[in-house]
Amino acid sequence: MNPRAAARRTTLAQVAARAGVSVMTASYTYNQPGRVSAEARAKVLAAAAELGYGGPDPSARSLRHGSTRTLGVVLGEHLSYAFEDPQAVSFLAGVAEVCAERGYGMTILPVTGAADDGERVRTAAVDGYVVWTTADDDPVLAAVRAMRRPAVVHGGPAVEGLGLVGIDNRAAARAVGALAFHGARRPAVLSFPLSRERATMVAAGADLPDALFPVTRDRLAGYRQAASDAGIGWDEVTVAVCARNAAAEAEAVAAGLLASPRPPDAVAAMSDEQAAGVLRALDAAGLSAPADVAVTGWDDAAVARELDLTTVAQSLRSQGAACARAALGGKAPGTVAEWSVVRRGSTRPD
Amino acid sequence: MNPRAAARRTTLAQVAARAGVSVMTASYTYNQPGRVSAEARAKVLAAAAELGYGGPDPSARSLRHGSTRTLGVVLGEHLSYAFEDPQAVSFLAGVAEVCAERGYGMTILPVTGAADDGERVRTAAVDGYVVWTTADDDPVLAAVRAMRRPAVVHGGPAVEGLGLVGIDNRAAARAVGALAFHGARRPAVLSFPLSRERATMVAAGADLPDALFPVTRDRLAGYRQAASDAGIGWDEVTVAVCARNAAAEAEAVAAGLLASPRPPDAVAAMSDEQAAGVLRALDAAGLSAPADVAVTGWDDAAVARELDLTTVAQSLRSQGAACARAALGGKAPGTVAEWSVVRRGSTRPD
DNA sequence: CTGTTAGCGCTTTCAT
DNA sequence: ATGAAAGCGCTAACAG
Repeated sequence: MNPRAAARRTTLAQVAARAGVSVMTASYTYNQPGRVSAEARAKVLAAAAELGYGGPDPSARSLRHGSTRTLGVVLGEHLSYAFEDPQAVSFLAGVAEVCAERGYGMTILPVTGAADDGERVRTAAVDGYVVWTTADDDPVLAAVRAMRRPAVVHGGPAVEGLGLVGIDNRAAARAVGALAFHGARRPAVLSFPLSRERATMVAAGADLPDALFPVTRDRLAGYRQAASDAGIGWDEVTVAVCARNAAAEAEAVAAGLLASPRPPDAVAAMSDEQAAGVLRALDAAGLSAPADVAVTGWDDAAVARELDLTTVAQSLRSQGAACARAALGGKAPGTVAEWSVVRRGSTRPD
Repeated sequence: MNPRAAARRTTLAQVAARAGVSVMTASYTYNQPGRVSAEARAKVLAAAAELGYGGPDPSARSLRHGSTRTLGVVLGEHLSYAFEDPQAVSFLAGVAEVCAERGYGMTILPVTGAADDGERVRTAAVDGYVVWTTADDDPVLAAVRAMRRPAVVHGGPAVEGLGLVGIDNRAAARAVGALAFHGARRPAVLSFPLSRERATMVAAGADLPDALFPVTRDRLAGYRQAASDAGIGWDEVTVAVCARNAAAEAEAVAAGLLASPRPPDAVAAMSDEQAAGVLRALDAAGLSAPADVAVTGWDDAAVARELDLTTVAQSLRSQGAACARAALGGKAPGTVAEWSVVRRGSTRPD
């Protein structure tokens, strides 16, 4: 065989010629075998085997048929971080489940945060889009909308013409915040990034710049409300913004807070991973929850059960599945997902 | 707008007509903007905006151009489990990184273990394939090979015509097994599944059916060798086969071993997650490592550092990247990846 | 700088 | 049951 193989792929026409039948008979052999005589089919398959024909070309088929049987997934700025974020991975599992069920491929679009992200969205051959939580100013949203195909955003932002799936983050934050801040005097919040720059910072809630990630914004608003409900002003709440959703970073940030002149006596985090990091920092400082510091997480992941964390339960996996179903079903509905607060031992009893 | 939108997508020809230019001028506007006068380009873009044209159709472009700029990833039988396996997720991160770098999409093929997996491989529009570790008898391998496109298998099996990337699992298992079994009398192995059925079982090594997953097979062979090196026969080594790579399952299995009439005094696992489960089972039984039971993991994940686990270090992420590079580069080389043993406190000192 | 021609590989009519 | 024609939407190649 020619070492510079795959020079030119075999075509259906070549197979048909070799089999001594028309192109259509060859095509039917692959797509509607029942319509072809056993004899003809055998000839076609034999010819295909001889020529090493791997079946009808998927691109040509897509062009003719008008659909790719593939769902596009946009994972936000830095693709590589998505696979390190357990929340994103759960979500992807849900999307993948629905795709597999229906025989759809799932294409992760190569978005990187660079200027050409739009072009990369435009050149992907997919029938619809699922967009993982992003910021209001993410240009990818416009690119997805311009494709005029069914598309669903998870978490936010809400975009005219695109579907939206997610929980009421503000209400959930207020509810879990009530447990976190109960009996506390110096509450703190461990936050996800405010914008795609993912700057880290520590500031009083009232001094914080506006968050461009709707999910972060809503949770902050809910925590603020919870503090207010507890008679504590937003200017008295310390908010520490982490760049990534990772236990190690949260641990370092929490250690900093604990070593500060005004250490918190309650920390409401935005993920169970973050909360796990806080617990480790407490441990390292010789403190414990909830006696010294109440701690809450978010998601009710396995780690929350192990660590006896009070947390917000939601299923990212089923939200991923809902997004996929909506994007594949051609609908673009606003779906409100379920959540609940799971009260465990990391917060103070009444 | 018509509520039954997306009835028929706008085409480049329509845009050209509306702009009063030829189709090629419109095409150049998108692909070689420098070749078009500013005036013509403006007319084309205006027409496109008016008609809501989202850019050249990706399928048509792929057909014409002969490449999809997309890499296919085959994740083994049950797609949904892949996202729950931290090893697979690291690997995917590596693949994704290379794809993003080069502007390639990454399509997860909707393989489920059902009979139509081959068809699903055949109908995906991709330029090459990366196949995550699978079993010798996985029919997906033949389907991938039949596509005659660059393809690389991770871990195994080795397939004629496909590339292979992975470490020398046998040598690594022998090396880490030496530490695990040092000074032990009743060693045990916590194994990955033997076949795609993923049956769980506990048996003496010598009574075990052959493993169809080459990675599992090689590691078992290495552990056997390590036992032999320590003067212990394979019939004296208990092998517990777990269905999934998860700490919870390993914990349950390990608890069973510890409660058996002949509890192990050393356990060599096939992942750090499994080893973490073993440590928890020890803890629950009031035992500790390495005094009562020596424990080793595999991968040197974050959890291995936290738990002071002796383990095999390898980078699944860079192996994923290597697979992607090979599959996209058109090469299909046999690449041997690096590994080393990291000795920590979970095994007995000399 | 712009346009004409041809055809990527396949499948949907519509015959026969 | 099989086949001929037409064209999905686009762009390389070559004029002009």
